[in-house]
Amino acid sequence: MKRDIQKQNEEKLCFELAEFFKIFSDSTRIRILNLLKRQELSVGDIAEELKMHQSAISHQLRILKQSRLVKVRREGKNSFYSLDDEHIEIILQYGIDHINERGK
Amino acid sequence: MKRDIQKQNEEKLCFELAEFFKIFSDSTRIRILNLLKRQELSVGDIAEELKMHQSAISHQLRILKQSRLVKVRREGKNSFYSLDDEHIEIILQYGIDHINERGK
DNA sequence: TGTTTATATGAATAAATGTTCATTTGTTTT
DNA sequence: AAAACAAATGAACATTTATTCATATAAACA
Repeated sequence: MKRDIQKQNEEKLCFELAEFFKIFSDSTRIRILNLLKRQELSVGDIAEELKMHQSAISHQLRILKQSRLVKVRREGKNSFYSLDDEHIEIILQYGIDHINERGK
Repeated sequence: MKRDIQKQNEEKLCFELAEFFKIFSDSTRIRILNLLKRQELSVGDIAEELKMHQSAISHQLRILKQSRLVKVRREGKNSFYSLDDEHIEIILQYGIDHINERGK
């Protein structure tokens, strides 16, 4: 029965892993994270930069916030978003390395 | 104009990154990779282990194969799949570490 | 207070993705 | 050659996810 519990935990971890990588599986979210690597930005800034509707950006920022990858700071009418996880850049860099190496 | 090219490349990379992480964003694929970490397995073995239809497994294996994460070896009527990318375990481990650390 | 501006949110819609079903292909066995 | 088995595949279907649209909330300012 110990084996079953072990197996269950492993299964659970697989689902969590998929959930985790899902966050990075959308190009809009990656592009947002990429912008925030450089500097804190407002929703409007991001929307303009990515040439997308404010609403679409807001929705994606919500997902990133819930995943604790970004944090918000309200200043007057603006919401300024910035990265909130020092691992993000490492993870993205890992992906970049893999893509580059694969290209060879 | 140099800046524009730079920006274009960056955009392209963001799409490629999303594509890359998308492979790991499905729990069936993660569970398959997790099984293959231990040993080479046939399609039927995997289907039985995951209690899923052979067809569903085949479809997912095709995606993993196209992404060069697994390789196939045909032996008689069976197709044996195994990992084909030494980075997979590292990437998955990175995700696991992140999940564990987040839990604190 | 009423108006404007920035952001957030719910619901509708659109698009992408995964699974199932039916069938085909490739291989072994009789 | 026919039957049996394993895997692959295309199409239909189901589910999930992202975007848009309409509207609400919240803050600033006239």
